Amino acid sequence: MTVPGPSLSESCAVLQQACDPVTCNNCGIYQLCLPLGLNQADLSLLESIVRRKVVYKRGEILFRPGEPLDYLYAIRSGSVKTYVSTEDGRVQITGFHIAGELLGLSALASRQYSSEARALETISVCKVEISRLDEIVQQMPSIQYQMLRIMSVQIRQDEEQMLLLGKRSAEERLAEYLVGLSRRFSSRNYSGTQFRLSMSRLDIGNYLGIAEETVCRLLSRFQEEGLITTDRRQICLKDIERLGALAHMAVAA
Amino acid sequence: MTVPGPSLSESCAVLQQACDPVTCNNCGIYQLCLPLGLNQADLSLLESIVRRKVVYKRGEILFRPGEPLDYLYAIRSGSVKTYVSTEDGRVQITGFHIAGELLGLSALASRQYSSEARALETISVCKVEISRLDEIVQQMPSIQYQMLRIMSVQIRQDEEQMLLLGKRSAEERLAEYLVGLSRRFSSRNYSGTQFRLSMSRLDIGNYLGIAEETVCRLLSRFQEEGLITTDRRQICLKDIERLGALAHMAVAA
DNA sequence: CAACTTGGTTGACTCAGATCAAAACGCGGC
DNA sequence: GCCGCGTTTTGATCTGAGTCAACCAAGTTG
Repeated sequence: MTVPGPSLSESCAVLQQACDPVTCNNCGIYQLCLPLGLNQADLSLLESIVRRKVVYKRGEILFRPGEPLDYLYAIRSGSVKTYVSTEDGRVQITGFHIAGELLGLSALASRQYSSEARALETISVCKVEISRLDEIVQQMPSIQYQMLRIMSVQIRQDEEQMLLLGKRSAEERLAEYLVGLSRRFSSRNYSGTQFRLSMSRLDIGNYLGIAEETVCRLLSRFQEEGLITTDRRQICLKDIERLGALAHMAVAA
Repeated sequence: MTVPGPSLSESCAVLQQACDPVTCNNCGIYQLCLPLGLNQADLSLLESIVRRKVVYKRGEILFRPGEPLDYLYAIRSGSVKTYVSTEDGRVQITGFHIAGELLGLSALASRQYSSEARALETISVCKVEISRLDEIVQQMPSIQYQMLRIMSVQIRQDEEQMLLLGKRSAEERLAEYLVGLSRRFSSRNYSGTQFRLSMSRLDIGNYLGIAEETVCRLLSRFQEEGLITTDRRQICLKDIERLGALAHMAVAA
């Protein structure tokens, strides 16, 4: 369980450029490398094994619960939502995933998804056959450790999301959501203060456990208070400091 | 990523007896084996490496966020709650864990806990040093796969909990909670219809994202309607069928 | 056994946010 | 340009569950 191979930060330095979904027009395999913490040698090996790009149109479904798990998805461009649903049709969005992020690991071991994933806009992904991943793991055992790491991060995020859904006011939820988005964008070399939401108010509300209308009202109020400016889905954060304070950021440590 | 070693069900058959926290008075190492899917050969190997039993009294803390991760915890008897908290002191319980369950995997890869764990009553656990786990993994690579599997289950549970916290009424939450508990108990050979809650109304409310008083009111109502009977923490489910219907059980698949 | 403590129960009141309703906006298609 | 449709915004009203407060039951302690 000691970290094998190159550290994540080392790999990041090497791959940052290649992984940027804007500059990287090659195969989405690079998208897979950053989260998996691979170096360039591993990269070319990986590349020789898998190479499969797919495009989904807005609204199309990548996978659904009950289906056998055949692929891992690395998002090259666009964004995706994942959600679980009750029998009687209510839906809870469990996450939004943007370019450069990895989808499907959560259900890797059980060979079945518990959630459904749907494209929010036209997206491009790299599908990696799980069966081929066997080969990869055999040649690069360190990958398995990295997958543990990713899943552990996922669990941490889910727990924070539980805290949010169980204990926070609507205002705190939305503030936290915006600041969180900002962080994710800036960690991927996009602007952290100005970005376009790929999800509707309805989706945001669903994700945060509040009503569509409440999202609108709060966005309007944030704008009145000079915290943000909005134009439909274009968002500009004017005072991240104060927004973070509103959100009572976050779990200790 | 193919399942190595014995299947989980095979291991279960072998270990079921040994893992029962009532009949098993030996080392809690058995507790570790069931979830990890080990056979008896692995078991004795494991046993030769780790052997560390610890007792915590009610209210004592097993680990807290920010602390370096040194141990994995297999619960031998009693029960434990884990929770995350905001800076300003609000708390969200993320899970209750009963005898036979495993604690600490979620933060394995990042070497740090995000949550805090506290004993609900006097408990007995088997602490496994992570550093020793290295040895184990080297000799039993299949363990790493099993850990993936466990974490994947954890993620699935967390997602269902998110659905519960985001989209369900207080009534549904409590009904689902009771039915879920019933399942867990009966899967460990306890009575699924009659059991003792180790957690207070306050904890239950916190876990479900509702107030203590609401838990009381609902339990009273369930009793009036003949769904359950309660005497303080002793619970008896009279009509699991109808209770399940109330909960709108559960995620498809 | 009287004084405390802790956990559980019940009632009355309040409010954040859901729901209902309707208007305004933006955008692709023709 | 104009139409139709999905999304966003705003307003008015309603309600589930939170909050506050009082009380009870069962241990515990001195």
